[in-house]
Amino acid sequence: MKRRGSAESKRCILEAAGQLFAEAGYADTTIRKVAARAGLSVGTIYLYYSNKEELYSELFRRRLENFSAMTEPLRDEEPLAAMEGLIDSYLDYAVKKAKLVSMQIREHDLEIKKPLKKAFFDSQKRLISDILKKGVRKKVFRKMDCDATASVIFYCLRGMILAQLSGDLGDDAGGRPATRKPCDLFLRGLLADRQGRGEE
Amino acid sequence: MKRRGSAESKRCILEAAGQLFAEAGYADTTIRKVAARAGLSVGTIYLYYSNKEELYSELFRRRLENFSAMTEPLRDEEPLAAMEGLIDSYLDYAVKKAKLVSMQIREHDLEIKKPLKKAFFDSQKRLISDILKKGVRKKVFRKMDCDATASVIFYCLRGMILAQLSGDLGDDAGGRPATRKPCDLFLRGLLADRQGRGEE
DNA sequence: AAATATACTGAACAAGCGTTCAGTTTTTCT
DNA sequence: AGAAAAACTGAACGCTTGTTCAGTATATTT
Repeated sequence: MKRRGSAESKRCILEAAGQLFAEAGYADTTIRKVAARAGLSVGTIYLYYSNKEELYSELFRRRLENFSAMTEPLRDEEPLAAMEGLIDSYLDYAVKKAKLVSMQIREHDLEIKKPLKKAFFDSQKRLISDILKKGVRKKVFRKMDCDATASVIFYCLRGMILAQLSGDLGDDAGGRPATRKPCDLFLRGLLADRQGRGEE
Repeated sequence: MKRRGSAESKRCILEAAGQLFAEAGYADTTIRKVAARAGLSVGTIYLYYSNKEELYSELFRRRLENFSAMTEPLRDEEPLAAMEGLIDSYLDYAVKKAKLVSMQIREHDLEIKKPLKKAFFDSQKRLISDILKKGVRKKVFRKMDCDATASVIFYCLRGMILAQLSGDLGDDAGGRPATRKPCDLFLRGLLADRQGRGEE
């Protein structure tokens, strides 16, 4: 029986692979398992993806695009709100896609991903830098080297993802990470002088 | 010829394994390769370590102990200098042991490591928290939730290690990471109000 | 209805892995 | 010197993996 067309099959494979990579990581996700979950045979996988790496790359590419599309709109918000939104985006992502993120970290230096990753990193840092520049212009943030600071913030956010993964932050009632408050550390460091944040 | 005694052999194995794990990661480091580099046969490895995991655990444990021993003395320095010293320690470590750190990240969720890692994390966070508390007491730092902030700083530092690994920070003339300056972001966020840092 | 194209199958292959163990060599002890 | 202990060897075992390919089954076209 030829149930699915080729497009539909590709989709099924991608979905099954996505789940498995997220659950078990790159090494422990076998083509056999992907085939089983997709309801297809091993050989069929190779009709659509020439090897395991290519399958993984395709998934990875889509994931990065998705995330970028999510954060890009922050550009148009007020600088402080934009920074807060960014922190939330990163932490939310870590909470919701814990297993997946965990695998991305595990495979952080897979050669295949390098170019994709670089492009993603650059675009995120540009976003942060733009937010910072806007903040400096509006005198909400102090004067600074925006590009360098954007780099630092970006990697700190990645660090916070590690924290969330380690289950080290806990979350408050709403299931939201309880880290937002301590993250004021960044914001405080950014703000123009003599302008204490309201709370605390 | 029975050249080495059992103690010396153990040492050779550990050294060879350490190099290989650092170069190739957990999965791609095979017992056969370890044996070859140590100048011993496969079977001998199993005389001293009951399996690959145990060998890895032993190495990992030592590494964490080493690092802790390096940072612990910062306790006795002035809070601000201590924080700066901590940042330097983390970045230096990332520079000098790039391959190793890269592997540690890759294997970040190996089950074996979990308990060791937790103990290490806790001790590092306690160190940071103690530095912060001292700073608050001396009124160098603003009032804050020291434990929570310590957590955030710890994970940000880990993020900075990721940055250094990505070759994303570059280094200035002396080979030292050029990130120290942007890292003032933290420090600025910590400092008591109306006390701008001297530089800039 | 026959022929062609499309979608799929799964046993078989080659390679690599961690681990074992019967056996050998060297050292130490009596 | 002989016996016992300690250090070491490496072929062999069982298993898993990514990948291939000679076939089979379903659709589509003529």
